[in-house]
Amino acid sequence: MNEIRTAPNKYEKILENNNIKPTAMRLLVLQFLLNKNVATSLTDVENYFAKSDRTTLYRTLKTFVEKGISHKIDDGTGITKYALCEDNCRCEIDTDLHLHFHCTKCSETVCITEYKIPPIHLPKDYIAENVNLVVKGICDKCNSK
Amino acid sequence: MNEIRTAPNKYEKILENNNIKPTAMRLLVLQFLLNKNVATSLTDVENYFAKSDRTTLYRTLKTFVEKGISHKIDDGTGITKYALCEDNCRCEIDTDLHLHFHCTKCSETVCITEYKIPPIHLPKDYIAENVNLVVKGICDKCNSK
DNA sequence: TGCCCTATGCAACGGAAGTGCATTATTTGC
DNA sequence: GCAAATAATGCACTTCCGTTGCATAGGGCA
Repeated sequence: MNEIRTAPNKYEKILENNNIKPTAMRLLVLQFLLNKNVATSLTDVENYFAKSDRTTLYRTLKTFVEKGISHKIDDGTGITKYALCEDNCRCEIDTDLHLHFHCTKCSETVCITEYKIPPIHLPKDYIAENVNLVVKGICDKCNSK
Repeated sequence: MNEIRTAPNKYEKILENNNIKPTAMRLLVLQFLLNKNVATSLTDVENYFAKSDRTTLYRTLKTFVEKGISHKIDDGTGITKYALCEDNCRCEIDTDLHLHFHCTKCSETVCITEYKIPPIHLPKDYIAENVNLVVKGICDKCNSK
């Protein structure tokens, strides 16, 4: 497509593989999310990139979710968080959905990807399309302090 | 306490048993919640009691939660819902917490009290205090239409 | 009756998500 | 290389919901 350009770096590749045009802002946000290992709110991103506009960041995160490299997290705080998906995640029920842990002490939300959500039993005629499991409590870091 | 008064009806008893002064508004809201078998938002209550004030209803629901006859539900829609607890519910993890089902078709949220939340495995040093499990999909009513 | 405490009603605030639109940057076709 | 088209960005503004402050009304109790 653009052989003339410099070879895309790691971050550009991630975006391009998911049909996201790698603009400067998107690359920075992607990098920021990759470096953070906790779920990140729009406000978090906004504070980090003080110079940039909230709407742009909002739409950047939205694009990431729509294109499937990130997922939205509702951790019950009322503030939407975002976290990058694991490789090969298709955000599908029974295979990809993991639980989220919100620490009431440090207020951080993390993805617990090691443990998938156990199979949910539903009454007759109910069809599950999506599952959100949030555990609140004390995280390992705060617990060991 | 007040032998002179008319014997308290079913609704008054519920409130008095939980140290809630049975005012007219509270009795009406309680009755409304009892009749609805789906989780109810403040706006729902507000629309039903068109004459009453939003704040009063808000605080009524808040009181119900604080006194333990109702629980707050975060079903991921961003709108807080309320539902009356089952009898003897102490809202405790591993015994009382049930899952909530949000139907994407009729937009209603129901408590699935028949199925408790399965035991959650957490990595080392994590302490669970609260669990919120929301399943989204198609409910039985919408599915059979 | 008068006091006190609680419940209620009105108004306003605040945070966060989301939208409309003009501007700037980047492709694409010629 | 230039102009048109398309996409991304930035600013302003709106909306929605939860929440709080404060003044008023009501009900129990001395």
